[in-house]
Amino acid sequence: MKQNYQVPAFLTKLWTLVDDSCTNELVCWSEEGCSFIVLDEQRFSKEVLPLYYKHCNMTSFIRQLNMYGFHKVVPLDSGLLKEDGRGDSVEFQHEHFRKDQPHLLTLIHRKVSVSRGVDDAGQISQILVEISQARGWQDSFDFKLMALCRDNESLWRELNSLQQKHQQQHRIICKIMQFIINTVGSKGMKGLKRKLPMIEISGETHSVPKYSRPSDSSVDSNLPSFSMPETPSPQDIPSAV
Amino acid sequence: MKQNYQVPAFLTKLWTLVDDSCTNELVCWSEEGCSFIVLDEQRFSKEVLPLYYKHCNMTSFIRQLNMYGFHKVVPLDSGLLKEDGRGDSVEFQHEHFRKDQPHLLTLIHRKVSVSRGVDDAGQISQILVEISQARGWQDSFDFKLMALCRDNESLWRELNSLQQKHQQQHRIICKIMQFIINTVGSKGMKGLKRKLPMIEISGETHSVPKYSRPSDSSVDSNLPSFSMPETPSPQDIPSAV
DNA sequence: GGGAATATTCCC
DNA sequence: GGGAATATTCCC
Repeated sequence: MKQNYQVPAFLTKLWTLVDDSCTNELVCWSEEGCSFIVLDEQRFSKEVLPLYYKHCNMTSFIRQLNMYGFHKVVPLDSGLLKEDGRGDSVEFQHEHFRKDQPHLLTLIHRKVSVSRGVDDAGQISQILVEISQARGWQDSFDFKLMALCRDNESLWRELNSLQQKHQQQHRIICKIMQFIINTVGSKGMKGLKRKLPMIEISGETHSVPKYSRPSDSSVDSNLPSFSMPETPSPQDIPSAV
Repeated sequence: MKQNYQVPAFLTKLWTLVDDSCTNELVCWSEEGCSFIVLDEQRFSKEVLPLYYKHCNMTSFIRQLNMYGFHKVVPLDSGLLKEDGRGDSVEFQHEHFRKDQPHLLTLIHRKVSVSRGVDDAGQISQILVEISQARGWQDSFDFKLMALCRDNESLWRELNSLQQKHQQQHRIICKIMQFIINTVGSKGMKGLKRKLPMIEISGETHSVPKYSRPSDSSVDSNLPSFSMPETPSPQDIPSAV
């Protein structure tokens, strides 16, 4: 038995068996035609089901109903014993399962197992895309970081070189001072002698730079503390007017 | 019909139907008992299959055989017309499907759809592992980057400080020069005057630092070019002994 | 021979 | 009511 459209066999068979007036005492439409009622589960499962499906189990039938989104209709007087002889009946309903409107069956869709199936493939491929993107960012990041490291490396070298030049210059200034004090001062320049002592001359205490780069301790931020000898301010030198 | 062990219904039914001597003219064991032969596909599918399964299609039967890892036995004289009346026969074999040894059935396992199910879980968990690793790398990266940034910051500060000290030193040297030339030179120190000209005196041309921090041009490695005024070496200065 | 959708069973 | 394994169908 084949179905014409995209409607699964279960649905067309269901509509057919509910609509079949020959089995109305076992299964039928509700009064409004918006649901169907199985009047006698026992006889229905043994006599009707095997005519349409490959089994005669009410549970398997209900499993399929749930797979297609049908719901059991809970009567208002549930829990009470019925007196109309329909105590064994169950009613099922689906928005698009209607008497006289079999074309609505195309709107009923079987549930796909949510955790697997089509959904997974999409999710996984999306995750893979995102991971690959992240790896790209990481790489460009790596590149920038390495560039920054090289930059820093050069900066430290320049700073070190400058530092040494500064030390040297300081020593020279000290020697000049010494020279002026010793040579010029001894020739009788009293005024100059008074003004120079505040210039620090002990340049040799700085011959070993207090600052040297930490021996490549990766990228820690233990910065060496500079303590450059203070050079006298220009005001300490006699104006050369 | 229930199976006792963990053996799927398909396998126990298969072994039973092959072993059943009542249907030997339609299906039977091979001579060695290591495979089974369907002698008449047409009659087998219509008469035997529905006795055990919910269908009478040879293709569905073969689909299940494949799902359990059975393989068609290709006879050596395949392609030739048979004369023993077995032209319609097919033979299937599985390592653990043997006559007189139904206990081996427990070793036969149904294939799980490779692209889904168990496999997916593995892929997903591997992806999660990779993501977690990446996050770890990123974190250590972040840490290093921040350290480097602090390091760099300090470098700039030190460099700036050194620069200022250098400027100041330079101004002092200029003043000393001026002082020597104006004061000492006018008092007749000819010898000194001859040795000093190589020292640059135009200190004011350096009042605006040639070097200044590039305005946060991210992380490029365009290092600023230092051009400090060269200071004369100590040998150029008369010893102050 | 096997992928994938639907169907049936089993189990929580 | 629904997850998951197995079974059946459909299709390549």
